[in-house]
Amino acid sequence: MNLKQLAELLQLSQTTVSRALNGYPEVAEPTRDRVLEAAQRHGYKPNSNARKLATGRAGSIGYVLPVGRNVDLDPHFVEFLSGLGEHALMREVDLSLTPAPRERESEAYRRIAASRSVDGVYLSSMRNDEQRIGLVRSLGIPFLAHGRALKPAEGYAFLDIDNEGAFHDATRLLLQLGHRRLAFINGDTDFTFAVHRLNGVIRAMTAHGLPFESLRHHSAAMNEENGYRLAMELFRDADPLARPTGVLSASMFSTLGIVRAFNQLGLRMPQDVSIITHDDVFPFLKPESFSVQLSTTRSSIRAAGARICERLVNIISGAESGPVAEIWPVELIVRASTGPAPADRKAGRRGTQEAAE
Amino acid sequence: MNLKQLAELLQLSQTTVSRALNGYPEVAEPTRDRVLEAAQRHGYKPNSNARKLATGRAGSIGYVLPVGRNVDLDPHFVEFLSGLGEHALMREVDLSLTPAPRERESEAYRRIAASRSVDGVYLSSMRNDEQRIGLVRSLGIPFLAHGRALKPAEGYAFLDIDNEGAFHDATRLLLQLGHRRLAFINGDTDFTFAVHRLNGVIRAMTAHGLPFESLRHHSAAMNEENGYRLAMELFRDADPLARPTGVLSASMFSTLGIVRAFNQLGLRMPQDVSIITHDDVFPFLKPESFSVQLSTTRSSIRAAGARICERLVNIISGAESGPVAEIWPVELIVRASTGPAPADRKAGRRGTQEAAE
DNA sequence: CCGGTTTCCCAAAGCGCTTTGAACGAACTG
DNA sequence: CAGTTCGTTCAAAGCGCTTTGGGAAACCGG
Repeated sequence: MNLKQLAELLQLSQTTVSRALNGYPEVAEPTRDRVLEAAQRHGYKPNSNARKLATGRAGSIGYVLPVGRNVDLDPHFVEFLSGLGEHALMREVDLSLTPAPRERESEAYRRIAASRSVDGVYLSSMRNDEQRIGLVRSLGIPFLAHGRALKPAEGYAFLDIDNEGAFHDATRLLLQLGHRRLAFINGDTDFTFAVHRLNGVIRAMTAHGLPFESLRHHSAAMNEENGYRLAMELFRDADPLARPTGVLSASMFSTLGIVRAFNQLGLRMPQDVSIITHDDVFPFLKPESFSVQLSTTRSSIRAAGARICERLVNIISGAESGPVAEIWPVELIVRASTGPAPADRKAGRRGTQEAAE
Repeated sequence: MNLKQLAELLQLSQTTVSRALNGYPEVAEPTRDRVLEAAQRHGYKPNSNARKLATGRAGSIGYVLPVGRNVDLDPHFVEFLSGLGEHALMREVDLSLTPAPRERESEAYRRIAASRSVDGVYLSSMRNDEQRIGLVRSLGIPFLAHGRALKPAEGYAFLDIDNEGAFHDATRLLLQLGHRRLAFINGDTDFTFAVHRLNGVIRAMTAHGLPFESLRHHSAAMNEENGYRLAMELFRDADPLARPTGVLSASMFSTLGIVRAFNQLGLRMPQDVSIITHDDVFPFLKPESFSVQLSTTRSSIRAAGARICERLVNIISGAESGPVAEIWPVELIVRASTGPAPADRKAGRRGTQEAAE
């Protein structure tokens, strides 16, 4: 059943039927009702390809999906996608994923642009040496970034969370609790979010008069394995008086490994070491589900996905214009994994200091 | 730059240019080279919507993405998608996700069919009361199922792993190690994979003369939380002589929670309890990453994704026809979490029995 | 040298939709 | 009542591609 047949059936022109269906005002109500009813009854659905060709609109938003041996589509992405999907449904837009390895990324965007298969794209996992913003802009594809490049001066629309503020606040809390030897098991600092987080940590330390050189900072992909490995490196053979007492972790997955290392080494939270983790709010892995409930900085990546879809649709339709920067605050939630820094019992000067407290 | 312009530029007809580009034989080699070169140089890419309209082919495969408050797009799906994406890239097809809540699922398939926006769909997470196979077949959409319905008689193409065999083998191993009190923390038995797994467990038990009523079976979504909760239920207040000594777990996520419960309750693996987990091969959560390395049944869900894409493309192109059933064997890999059943020291009759061994 | 193939290319007809521009009563206005 | 406006409908022209059905040259064997 196509438009022509439906029009014939109704003894109307294709024009009128099309307009009735698409809600144009210049069609009489009784006519519209007749058309709608007939379309419903015969299960007429416009051919999306024909519509796309005629309108030039694609009715879908695109994403270049990183694939390849070393790129793991991680759980963060799923959660994000899930939020995006929820909103996409409401707006009746589809998601089109174009898989591409990193080295052929720009080719993928060019293909998307040239073939006009989507109305807009979202960019995520912003890197320090981000090329895509310039690229998609020059290709004329409407876009919205999740996260932001290092230089915010460029003027493009984005949604980001306040990574810098979150880790500043978390660090400040550890410092207020008396921790002086801090470690930060960060994500890959090729990505800007990790850089922002590091900046937050450093800002808090500086404000407390702590040299940032004293921070034990490690940057690696956020997973169980790396969390375990790095925690072992930091704590296994360390002098109890020199090892960190406060740990910041960039992800629940890293923390999974960190906690495993702590268990193995017999380190207790929060007596021996405090930890604050960033929580992206995974429904399948919650901070309350750890043997010692985790203190976290929390921001739902799923909510971000929904919001991004909403804004991207607006950008495409022209309802949003201009380089709107949206930065979400992050909550710091204190649970059981943070506590006062342990007293350095064997230390002389420090010991007296603490006795005075 | 469109076909018309390119043709004009080359002083050729659109027909010839189109044919040259699409590799039809009836165009002279020198002409083809000229066309190819010009297309390359001017960055010509055919408009995908126009092509789709003209050919009736969509160049993409579809998936109805479950969304909604209670549906968590889980990590299994991401891994699967990742594999699918890898292969999709090679074949230059896109993935089109249509988000839909469960109650509007069939509507989504109808929309897909009517709008002709994809060439084929894959179905996953097969349920016991699976409706989709009949639906998509009646809609005339080529499809491939990941997993299978309960009654295999229906005759449709699918790819599945040997869930029944995997859990049979795992159970048999536990029985051979002397375990008699078994627990199975299964996935949601609304899904057929969980039913198949249960069948495997029961078959092994029956073969060993064990009544399947003695199995402590629990069915729930596979995540950390449920794993923890169910393990606590099973072990917290249980008489050490009555509690299970062998546990089967349907997913690494469940096991994450189970292990947490064990730690909390002071149960050691494998001295107090043995566990075998199904491993879908997540790059971010490995059985080797547990404090006690996990024995697993292993099958890469990512590889399945790639294979499904490959087959679906073949089905669409007509290279594969007929209801091909492909069932992958599953490896049983023994690591440190399995060992002989603990001796029931305090038991009288049993004690003598075991002394005789 | 001529009828019949081959080889290479073209004009034009769609694919199913949207949208422009015009037509035609009916309803207003002065 | 002529002139204008409004409301409703339609025919036809695209959107950019593929594909059908030729047709003109070049090639072939007899």
